[in-house]
Parts: sequence; structure tokens; C-alpha cells
Amino acid sequence: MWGGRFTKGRSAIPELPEVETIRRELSPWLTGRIILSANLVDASPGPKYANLERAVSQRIMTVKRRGKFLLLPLDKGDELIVHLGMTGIISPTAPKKHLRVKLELNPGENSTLYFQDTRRFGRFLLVPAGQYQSLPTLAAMGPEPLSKDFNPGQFQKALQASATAIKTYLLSQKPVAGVGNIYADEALWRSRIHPLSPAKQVAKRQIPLLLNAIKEVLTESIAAQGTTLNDYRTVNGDLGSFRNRLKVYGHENEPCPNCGDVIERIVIAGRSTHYCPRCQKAHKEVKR
DNA sequence: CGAGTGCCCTGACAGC
DNA sequence: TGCTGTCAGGGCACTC
Repeated sequence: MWGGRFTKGRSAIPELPEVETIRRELSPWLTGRIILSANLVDASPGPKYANLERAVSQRIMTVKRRGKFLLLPLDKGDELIVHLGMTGIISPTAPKKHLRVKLELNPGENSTLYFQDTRRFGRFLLVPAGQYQSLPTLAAMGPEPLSKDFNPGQFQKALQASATAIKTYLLSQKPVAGVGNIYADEALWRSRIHPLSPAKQVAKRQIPLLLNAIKEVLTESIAAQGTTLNDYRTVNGDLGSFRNRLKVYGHENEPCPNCGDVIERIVIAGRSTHYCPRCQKAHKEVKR
């Protein structure tokens, strides 16, 4: 099961569906296991790798997820937090390079956990359970996108709180958890909202459309993710079904699947942003 | 304190 | 072929 699935390069960016898939696989492996040792390898203690020594002799109670964070409550009051960043990989197989953390578990199947992270954007740390002050994005995170807490009333209220560009605001994780760069573009395209529209100026009738688009793209990609991972295990690379479903992301200068106009790429908040200038009119033009 | 900018980090890739 | 430069991006420190 754990063969080489996560060990090849060019893995997809870990977005919420992929983190959820990983969570589901970690759960039967790690739930109930006791951490015998926790060591940094090719990494230095700091905000991204904090307090791991406290993990020793604690039992992993469960494997949870909030947005793109993995949360592993331990039985003596601490919580192990893992964020995969761009390139983080959790595996029972030792990586050849860029190993950052090594956990020894009580004897049993796969008794070593390796955290590999090529680009060092990931995190692997311990905090007192629920104390997320050192992780401000997690502390201020909005509702889970596939939960009932993510509803039109809540979403509209959240959008009213910010004048920043809707794309930027979605990436902040504040109005809703787990929406990354790819899904933000896809959801905005589906709901015909310009990525630079100020959040508080998104038309009221479009708010439930955006909400549904977010739920749809995440649900569809969770469904496609299994396929992607299955393909991934047997074929070279991971250009699986999910990637083929993207309508605008990565399709700069190609025709919009909806209207045929040319998809444009701009940079918002330092992230590449893809949209159809015809389907996704700027707020002013919509209003006029 | 909200909003905006740049940094972290490495590998893939383009261009010469 | 091999070197150099550019790009990618989640989260956060920093600035105003």
C-alpha cells in the first residue's frame, strides 16, 4: 500500500483533496501508535520544526485535517501538526534526499515515519492541543468547505469583512478553509467572478454560486484524486484525471471552454491567476 | 489593524 | 553539453 506512491517527483501540489486522501491513509497506520523517538534530520529547530522532543512516549489518538493542515492529537495534551507545504511527503520508506523528520513508532507494521520536504515549505511541529498561536492561518481558518458550517449566510458575512480581491481573500483561508491557488481559479471561473473583484463587492446572487463552485471543484477532485493516485502508482508521473479536468488553471492563451475567448494569466498576490476576461467581468463592468 | 509586498527553497525547464 | 536565469507557490514576517 505504501510502496512508491508518494515517492516520485512531480507530485501534484497538496491541496485539500490530496491532504484529505493522505489523512485517510495515515489514519489506520498511525492511530493508536506510540511515538518512541522524534528526530530532526537535515533540518533545524525553529517555528517550522518545534517541540518535537515532547512527542516522545505520547500516543497518537487520531488523524484529523483542517484545511491543508494535518492535526494529530496526542494523549498527553499535545498536538502534532503537519503541513506539507509544496513538497512534503509522509512515508514509511526512507527518502533518498531531503529527509527532515524521522519518527520511530512502537513495534508493528511500518514502525518508522519519514517526513521528506524538498523545498522546506512544510511544517512538522508540536503545540499544546488547540494552541495555534504560532500558526496564524490555522488559528484564523474559516469553516471546512464541505461542512454545513460553510453556507451562504456565513459566506456572505465573511466576504463582507474584506475589500481585498476575492482571489486573495480565498487564499487567506479566512472565508473558507483549504482553497488553494488552483481551486480558487477554477471556482471563480465556474461562478463567473473576476478574481480581482473586491470580496465585499461580489454580487449577492453570485455568492451562492461561488460557494457551490468551491464545493463542486473540491468534491470532484477528491473523487478524481483516488484515480490520480492509482494512476500515479502504476504510471510514470501524475498527470492524472484531475489535472485534465482543469478548465482555466494552466490554460493561458487557450480558448475558454465556455465562450471560446482567450484565457488570460495575471499575477495576484504573487500567484499566477487564470481567468476568462469575457465570462468573468470585472465588478465595474458587471455593474454597468 | 487591514492590506500589500517579498521571502523562503529547490528542481524543472528554457535559452544560449 | 553545460551553464545561467526564470518560474512555481503556502504561509508568514514585515511594512505602511
